[in-house]
Amino acid sequence: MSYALVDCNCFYVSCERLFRPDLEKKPVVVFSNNDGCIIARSEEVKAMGIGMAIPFYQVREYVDRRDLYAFSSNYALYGDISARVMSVLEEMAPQVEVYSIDEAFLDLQGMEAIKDLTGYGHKIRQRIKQWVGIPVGVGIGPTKTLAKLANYAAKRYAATGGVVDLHRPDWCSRLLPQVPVVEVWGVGRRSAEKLKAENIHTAADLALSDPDVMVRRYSVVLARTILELRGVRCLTFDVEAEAKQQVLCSRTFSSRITQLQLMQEAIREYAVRAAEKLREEQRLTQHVSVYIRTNPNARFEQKYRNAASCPLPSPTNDSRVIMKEAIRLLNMIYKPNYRYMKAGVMLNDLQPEKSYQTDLFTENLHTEQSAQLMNVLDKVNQRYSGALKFAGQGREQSWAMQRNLLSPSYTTSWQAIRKVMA
DNA sequence: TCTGGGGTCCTAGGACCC
DNA sequence: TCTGGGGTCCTAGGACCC
Repeated sequence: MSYALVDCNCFYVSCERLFRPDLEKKPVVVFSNNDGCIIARSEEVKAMGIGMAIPFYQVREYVDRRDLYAFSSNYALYGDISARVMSVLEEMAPQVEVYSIDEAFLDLQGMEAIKDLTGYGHKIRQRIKQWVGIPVGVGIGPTKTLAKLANYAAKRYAATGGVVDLHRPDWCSRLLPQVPVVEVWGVGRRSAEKLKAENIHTAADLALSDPDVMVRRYSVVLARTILELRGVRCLTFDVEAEAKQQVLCSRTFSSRITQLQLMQEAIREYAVRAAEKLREEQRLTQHVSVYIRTNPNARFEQKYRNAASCPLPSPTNDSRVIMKEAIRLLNMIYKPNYRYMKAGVMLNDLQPEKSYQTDLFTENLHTEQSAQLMNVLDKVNQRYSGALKFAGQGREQSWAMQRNLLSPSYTTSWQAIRKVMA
């Protein structure tokens, strides 16, 4: 049995380059919302020694001098390109698990006829490059964790040509001692530091450690990782996306908020957006949380963070109910005289819209009338991109995020498509 | 001056039940 | 002097992922 992990190389950068071929081989970065910090770097940028999550102001000079080409993140574009990559994969493998916007696991069961899995990997790379234009790396192994590790090697070592199959025993025994333990999937910075103190430095060291001991000292997650590194499958393969258990909408403001009224606007906006996502998922929530915070990094400012949450009497996905509850929660935790940086609305205790339990003794919030109204609202907003708003979401939205370096919506906006074709 | 957003899983501890 | 045992559910927080 085999898994392959296909991962797009610096995906957001590759998407921007699709429409700017002049930026091939040039240093390119993509920034987070509000152009806050770097979330994707081209190889050239990595070579310049510019790290991940570096804030914009630290590299502004480079951008101004044109030593660095910068873009705001354009999720509409990346989502569209991602779907194209995934559909190519679905034609090439029996089972595909879309793991994130830029990577997918393939279950190669039933493909035993293919003797040369490395060759198959190269075919995948070639086809995605040719049909979509995105470079990818392919890692193959008997477990997901090993496929991930193979993918790491495929990207790191140019001689592999972007494909590594860890079924070959010589590869496995050569690679694992060379991989720092923090690069293993499931081992984060915290655990890596702790492991180092125990003299576990590489993937090979970790694979040799005793899972029964480590489960007590760390967690079952780490114990599973150890077994996976040894070729024992512990993680499942899920073709169907699991239903979400939580929906969250949170944003950093473009400028600090110091007035309750503006904070209420923002919370209403996030509550409405969260409710929209909930309806896209065809689910209801029965638990609303709100959190607000100042800048935790500011050295000379008063810091404050707080959250409040409350169950709803019955499940709903009505924007009005969720918005009202969110504002009530906000008013409980808001304190004046702070410079707020970020806020969020979280919906928990989700259940399917189709088959939820009604309670005879409480008011039913998910009524036919509510469902119809929300349906109309969503249809209009899809057709006329957010034309309908609730009073109180704010018209100006001075706090709304900025994306000053945004590329045109090449694949979704007709004006941009015409420009490219001209 | 200045640092994203959206998730998952696991664990520990408290409340509560019989 | 002395106060059970076993269980579930909920929540907050940590760690990790992309």
